[in-house]
Amino acid sequence: MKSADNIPERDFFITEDVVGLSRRLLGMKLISASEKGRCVGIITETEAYLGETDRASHAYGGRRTARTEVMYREGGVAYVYLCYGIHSLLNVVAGPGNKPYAILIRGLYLLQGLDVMAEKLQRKKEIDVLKDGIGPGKLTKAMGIDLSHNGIELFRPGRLWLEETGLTFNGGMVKIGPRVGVEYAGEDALLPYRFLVDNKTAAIEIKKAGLV
DNA sequence: AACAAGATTAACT
DNA sequence: GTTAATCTTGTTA
Repeated sequence: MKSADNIPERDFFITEDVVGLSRRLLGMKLISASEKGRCVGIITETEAYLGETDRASHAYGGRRTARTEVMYREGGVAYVYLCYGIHSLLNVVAGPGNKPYAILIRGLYLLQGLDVMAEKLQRKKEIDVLKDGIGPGKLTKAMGIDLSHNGIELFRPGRLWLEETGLTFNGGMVKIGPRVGVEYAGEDALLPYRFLVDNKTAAIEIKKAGLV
């Protein structure tokens, strides 16, 4: 169908409203392209990380190292890092630059490239679109995203990018709560920066929107 | 130079 | 419910 028309402007990511942007990422397409083929997922779970003032952020207190450097760029690039030595976690960098805002992608509804994903996940049978896109480490594996994707610009086609779908989840479908796995962050661990749409609900809406 | 911890997951008991 | 897998990073426990 369309090509560049559906890709958000860079301005979309250059905002101070990281929490709002996290909410708006729900329903957008995440697309990865490789020699194996193209993989597409609809974003169904995100978490906002508010940079220097957020105890849960890697850039808390203004920490600026080789790893966190990409977070200080203008919004719209990918921040991928290795967690527990095993999992590559994908974030969308946000903000006007010099502010290390990031949004962790925690869940997708897997839409296209299921055969490629099955291979990446080392499964013998078909993958489960309702489950295999859930979890920040699992979805990157399915989509073939690793540390080499760090810094990629997500507002134009390449190896990894985002596209608008026109799909929006209404308020009742989006669960909001505290972030996962950040108990060490004290009071910041309680902040309602996590946005989640149940994949079963997402599947219904995605069909309604004619994206299947 | 060495080490403890981590925005996790799958496979156990 | 518990634990192993696995390795980069930031700190020096």
